Amino acid sequence: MVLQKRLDYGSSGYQVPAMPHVPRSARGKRSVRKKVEDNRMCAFDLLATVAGRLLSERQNSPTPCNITGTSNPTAGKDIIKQEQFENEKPLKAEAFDQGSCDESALGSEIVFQRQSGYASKEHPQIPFATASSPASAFVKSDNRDSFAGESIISSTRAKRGYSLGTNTITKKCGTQRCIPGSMESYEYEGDGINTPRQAEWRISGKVIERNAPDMNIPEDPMDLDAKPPAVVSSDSSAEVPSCRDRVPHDSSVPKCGDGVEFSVYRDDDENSSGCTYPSPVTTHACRAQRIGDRRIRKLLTSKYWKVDPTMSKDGELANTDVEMKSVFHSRRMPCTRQRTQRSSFKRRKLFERCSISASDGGIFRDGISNPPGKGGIKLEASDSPATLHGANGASSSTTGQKSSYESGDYHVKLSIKSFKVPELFIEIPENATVGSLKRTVLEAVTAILGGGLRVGVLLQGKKVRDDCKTLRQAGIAHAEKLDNLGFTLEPNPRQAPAPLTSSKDPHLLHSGDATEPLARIAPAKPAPYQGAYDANPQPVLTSAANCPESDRDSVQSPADAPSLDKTTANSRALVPVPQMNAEALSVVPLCKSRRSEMVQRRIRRPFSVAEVEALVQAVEKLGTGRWRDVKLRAFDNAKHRTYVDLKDKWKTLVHTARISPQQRRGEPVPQELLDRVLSAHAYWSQQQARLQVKPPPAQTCLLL
DNA sequence: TTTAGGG
DNA sequence: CCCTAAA
Repeated sequence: MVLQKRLDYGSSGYQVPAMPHVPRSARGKRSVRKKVEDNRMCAFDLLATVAGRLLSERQNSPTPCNITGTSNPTAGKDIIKQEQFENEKPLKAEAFDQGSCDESALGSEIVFQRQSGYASKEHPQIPFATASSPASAFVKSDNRDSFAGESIISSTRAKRGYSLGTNTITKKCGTQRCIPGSMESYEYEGDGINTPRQAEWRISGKVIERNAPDMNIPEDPMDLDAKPPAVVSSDSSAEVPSCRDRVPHDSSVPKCGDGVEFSVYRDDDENSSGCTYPSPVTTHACRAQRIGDRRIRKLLTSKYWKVDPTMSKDGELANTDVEMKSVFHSRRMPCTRQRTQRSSFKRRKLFERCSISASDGGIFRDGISNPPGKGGIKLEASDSPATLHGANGASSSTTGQKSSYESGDYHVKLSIKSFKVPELFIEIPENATVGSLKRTVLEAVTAILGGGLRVGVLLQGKKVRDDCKTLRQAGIAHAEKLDNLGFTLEPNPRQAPAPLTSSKDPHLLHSGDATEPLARIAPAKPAPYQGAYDANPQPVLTSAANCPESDRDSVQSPADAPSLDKTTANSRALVPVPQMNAEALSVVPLCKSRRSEMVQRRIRRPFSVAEVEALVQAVEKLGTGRWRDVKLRAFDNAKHRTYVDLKDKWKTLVHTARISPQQRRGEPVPQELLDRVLSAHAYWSQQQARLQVKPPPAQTCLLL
């Protein structure tokens, strides 16, 4: 239980990476939305963040090492929410972004492993029920002291009733911004580590054959299971001393790194509590989100999707990184209006064999960060199929920080062997092409990683390179072979995301074209990154947990929506899933799928008689043409009803009232109401006409 | 952001 | 419900 608790990053910190959908009508703050646009995430980010988090967790924990073990794969609670943070200093951000996310530097690999256990037992027909598989992380330290943490990257619902990141909340700590995991504090270490190495991600996936799953899945009971953590193991069980003990509490050091902003996407909508889905990553990833701000949508579509000429025809989309519109449901627009949830992770590259070190400043709790260079976390990936595993040398080290700093050996090394990503459900026609399969998988994966990757398909260990083959032709169509089906995540050299290519960063230029092959940059010292680091000498981040946590709490508000509304919202929360899922996943024609992902149509929510009544009443009072007022007056709590909706409804009501009852469809509206509609409509039309006609007559009179 | 209208 | 031009 302790494990569970400690691993429960839930809504507090890690957030699921940007999703390829942008919610519409989300009424988030502009600032938030803006952030959304810039969000990028890559495995690197996550790795680093997780590492930071783990360390942080460990330090906060009285029993740092008790994380070892295996956790229930379905423990959806252990969710790594993608941390969102953004650098307010453009230049710095740029550098950072470029440095870590450079396309060429990316080399993570995701291996999909067929795992049969998770979903099937409890919900054989509901594969999604197990959507969350563990993403465990191993933290291994050179110093014997180690700890391991496990978390789950999952898009499944958080236990606490959060929908993952439906909304964005920027949390500021005073004037300083916080970065969870203190990405910016990471620095590369020398010897053997300064070369970015592969960070390996393992995705356990199960290929579920045909038949769309029933999306109406109850919360996965398995979430409650307290299975031991699967992968987490540590090299040593030695307990690591809490870093904070060794870290000088310098009051001058801000709790949150300067210039670092930590934003967490979260649902700030009305308290609908449970608009979360147990759906798999894929579902989330592919489900379109809506955003209230159309500009965003436009921006997304045009700026990223449409503009992307580099997109390879086989679908190695670059787009993914772009608009990962989150799939999470917004509370405000209960389950139908989803908000953009882009990772605020700047899109960074995954490095092949990525080794990075992070300054310890980012991981100490209480927001106390150390000056750069004092310590670091080194992330290094290994080939072994473990989970994120790492050791914490620095933390455990009793060496004084000062000496460490000077000697430079005060490092925490995190070795991330693999990440497990929630189970992905993929449904794809037998005659679909391998390329489309790749794209489908990619879309799901991209949702997690933030893009910049392409997916490779392995069949019985061999790469299937021909994207034009059908699955049948490739031999992927048969169940028995599915066991041997694997997917890999590869850097996608073909295209660097627009944001990345724009290089104002000298480092980047120095390194070469961002679109260049990995080899060019990977081996080199991550200059961009370094640059970013340099640019931000101030202590960075820290209380990754604190900020979000508090934020979360503060944001939660009691339900104020009418029960009716809530009920419908909740009950419908799950409705869209199946469609979306199917739609998003059965991507054969790329364009089509993309479109569907992008512009997700809101779920249809017929007006109830009660709503109609309220509408009629309001209109009778306010008249037509004042839809905003009508909205405020009668539907203020119905977040999913926009004034446009009300206007539309009125329009249809008028129409309905004019047609014969036989022609009417849907829930019958009492004739009495319809009569009122007609009379009100007539009245206000007349009023409107009067107002319009009045002036002219007056003028004519004058003229005459 | 709202309104108004066509789709 | 969506999309948009206009205001």
